[in-house]
Amino acid sequence: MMQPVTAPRSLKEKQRQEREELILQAAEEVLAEKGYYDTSVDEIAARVGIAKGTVYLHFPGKEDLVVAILQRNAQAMVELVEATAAEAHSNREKLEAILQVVYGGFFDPRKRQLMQLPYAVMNGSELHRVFVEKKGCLKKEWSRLAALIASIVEAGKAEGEFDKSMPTPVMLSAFFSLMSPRSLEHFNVDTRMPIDEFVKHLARFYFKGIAIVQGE
Amino acid sequence: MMQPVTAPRSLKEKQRQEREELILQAAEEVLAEKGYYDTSVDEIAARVGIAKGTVYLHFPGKEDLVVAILQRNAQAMVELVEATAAEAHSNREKLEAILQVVYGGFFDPRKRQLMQLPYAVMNGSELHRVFVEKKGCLKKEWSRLAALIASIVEAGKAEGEFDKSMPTPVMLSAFFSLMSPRSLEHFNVDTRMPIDEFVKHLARFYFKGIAIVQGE
Amino acid sequence: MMQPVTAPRSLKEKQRQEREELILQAAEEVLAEKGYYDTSVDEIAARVGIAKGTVYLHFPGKEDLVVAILQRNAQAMVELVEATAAEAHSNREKLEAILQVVYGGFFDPRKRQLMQLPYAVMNGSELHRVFVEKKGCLKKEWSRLAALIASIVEAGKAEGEFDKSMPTPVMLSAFFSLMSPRSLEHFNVDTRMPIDEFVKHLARFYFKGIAIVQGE
Amino acid sequence: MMQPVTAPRSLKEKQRQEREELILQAAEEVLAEKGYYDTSVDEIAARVGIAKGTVYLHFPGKEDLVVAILQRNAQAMVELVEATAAEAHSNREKLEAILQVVYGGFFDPRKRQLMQLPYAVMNGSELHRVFVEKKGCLKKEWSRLAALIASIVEAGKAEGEFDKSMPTPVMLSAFFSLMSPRSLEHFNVDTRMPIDEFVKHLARFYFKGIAIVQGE
DNA sequence: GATGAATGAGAATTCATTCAT
DNA sequence: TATGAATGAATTCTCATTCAT
Repeated sequence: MMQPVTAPRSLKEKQRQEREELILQAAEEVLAEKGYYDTSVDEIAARVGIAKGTVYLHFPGKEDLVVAILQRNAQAMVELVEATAAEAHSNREKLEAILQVVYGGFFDPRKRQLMQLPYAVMNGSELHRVFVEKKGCLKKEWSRLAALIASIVEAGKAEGEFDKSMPTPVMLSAFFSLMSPRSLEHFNVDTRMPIDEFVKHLARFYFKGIAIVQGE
Repeated sequence: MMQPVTAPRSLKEKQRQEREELILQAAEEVLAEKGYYDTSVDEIAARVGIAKGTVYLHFPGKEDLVVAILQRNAQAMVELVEATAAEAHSNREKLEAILQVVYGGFFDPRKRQLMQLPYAVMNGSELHRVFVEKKGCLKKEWSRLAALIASIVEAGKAEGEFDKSMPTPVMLSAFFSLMSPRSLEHFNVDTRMPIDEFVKHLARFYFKGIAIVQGE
Repeated sequence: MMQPVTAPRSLKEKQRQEREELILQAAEEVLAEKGYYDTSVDEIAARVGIAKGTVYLHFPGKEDLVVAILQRNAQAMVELVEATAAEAHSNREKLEAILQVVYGGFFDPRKRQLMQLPYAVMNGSELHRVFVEKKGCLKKEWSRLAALIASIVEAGKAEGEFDKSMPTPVMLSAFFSLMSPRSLEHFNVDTRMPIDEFVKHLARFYFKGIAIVQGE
Repeated sequence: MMQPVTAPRSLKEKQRQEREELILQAAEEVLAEKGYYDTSVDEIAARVGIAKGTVYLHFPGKEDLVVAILQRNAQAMVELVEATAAEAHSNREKLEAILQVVYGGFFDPRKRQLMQLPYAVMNGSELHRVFVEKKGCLKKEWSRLAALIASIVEAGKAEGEFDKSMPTPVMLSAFFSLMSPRSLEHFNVDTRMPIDEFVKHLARFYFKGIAIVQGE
């Protein structure tokens, strides 16, 4: 008796979510290609093959649509990082694995948006203003990420692996800085070093940097 | 005898440059407050107290005006960094001084735009697209900066100060990453560690990272 | 069965075309009153009673809107002339009928724009520059018109009706010159001769001019 | 006593007129190249090598500057036509000579503007509106021209040379129509008949057209 | 007088959002 | 529910004209 009522509902609901998914994907695509300010709601709708108005049935506005993408991607990224950390054993291995997964994501076309977009928004100024400052976007995800890194770092310190004299925020900040591969784009042009190798070096650099120094 | 001829000219020219300076400053201000896409030529003019059309007497368009600001700031930043490096003695001191001046600039209201804008454009995606990719902006300045850092790093390697087994691009990339203090904004909120101290830690971290390891 | 699918479509399409027609008419009206350069898209929209943006849903820009009017009018004019020629019997009658229909059109308020605009664009210098030279407008229509007149003239020559010693381009050029009644506006002011009568005279003049002269 | 006062004055006045002449020439040049609406006061001044403001010391506005050119050219054209007519003997010769001088002027680079501009303004719609309708420009000159032609035509009639049964306004209108060589531009492209020859044909055509017909 | 910097009204065009169908 | 035509505020840029120097 209830099923004939709920079934169509959940069918509709399912279709609705599929549609929403398509919109999110198309929006992500255009966003990646043209950037936020050159992305028009018109084009997103056209790519999905629906009418512009339909987009507004799913999202109150252009900003909210992007917020949804942002949040989704950021969440997925954080979860990926958390899972990565969970699989590794030592604290050092955790951090190195995180670096690997983050850098790998940047250069894997299928994950590019997933990893790139949250960083672009957090580090750029145009989008930061609109989405982080104005709408408080990504705050939660970024905190979660920071908490994860912090916990690893502190565990490393507690276990005598990392340098206790270096404040955790510094280690955190350094790690976050290294996690964003914009600079790599500039400098790796000529070397063409494989990402893996680059990250190996970076990890070694980082751990030497935070390692305990004998006699200090 | 010549002065009556040159004087009026240089007077006009001086006034022209003063006006241009005012426009640049106002534009920089609005830019900092609202971002590129929410900055209108109208508002810039209003802030200087001149008519819209006057802005176009100095710059062919909105983009060009921003390019001018960008180039000026980037150049000033690079020169500041170069001067800073020139004053320091050892390679390590050079790099540490650079970090200090860059971070200092970020949190000194008078220098904020000077240091922040070039980074925002280089690291953000929205402005990068328009100004770096489309207009080739900042390429020269960024190369100069990279060349400076690279030369210091390589000198350090040659002098047996830095780890030869770590590729220069990696050191470079790491240094550039650390130079951009976006992440600090996120993590230093609670600690409120003085910038100086933070940079000290960061520098120590960096040098430990790139230092030669006994027996390696 | 198909109608529920096609009907809404053709309904929308019909409304769309009606709207477009209204825009074209309003634009034609303003154009006639104020000329191209004093016609603003704003005013066209206001006259139709729609928003400015709506005009751009139908035409990519002001120029294109005018091109559409131009082409439509020119085409209609050429077709009217062709139909007129087709109905007449002798070559002389064809040409006289053309003169009649063209002059008649100029002074019939309902056809005024239809006939006047193409001439204004072809003969004036300001619009010629923009629409004929730059956009290649009206070329086709004008050629068709010229071809028609040329064929009549040559038929007349072949049938021993018109003077073979007078080059067709001269006859053509003379006919086109006479077809444009700008000059009539200046000289008929005082006489107030009826158009019909005027054209009768003009036709007689033209045919005497191109007639075969005995003994020549 | 008066001369020291008047001499400098007339010197100044002379310089002033020379300058004005330069402005008029430059304006004419730009006008011919770009058309009225694409001609800016800026460019005229630049071509003369003076400041924009100086143009306004000579002419109250852009329109008035063009009016001056128009009037000057029209006057010169009418005078040229009058002189041409005065030199010829028969009425027929007068009219043929006029056609020759007008067509010749159109294709003589040095006289092109002189002859072309007044026609462009009288026959085009954009400039007609502004200069003839709004400012009453060229009315006097055009009347003078019409009067001249009319007097020749009527003399021809009186002398039994031209067809009395054809109203003078018709002959006038036909003559004016033939005087404007726009159409020639379209149709003489392929033939490349020399202007002289073309005009010969045209004149023959015209005179046959207005000639007295035996028995009529 | 001559200058040319400054003005500001005005034009074309875009696009997020709404809403009648 | 989906549509997409309509909206209109906002933006960039132009240029004839003015006026302080």
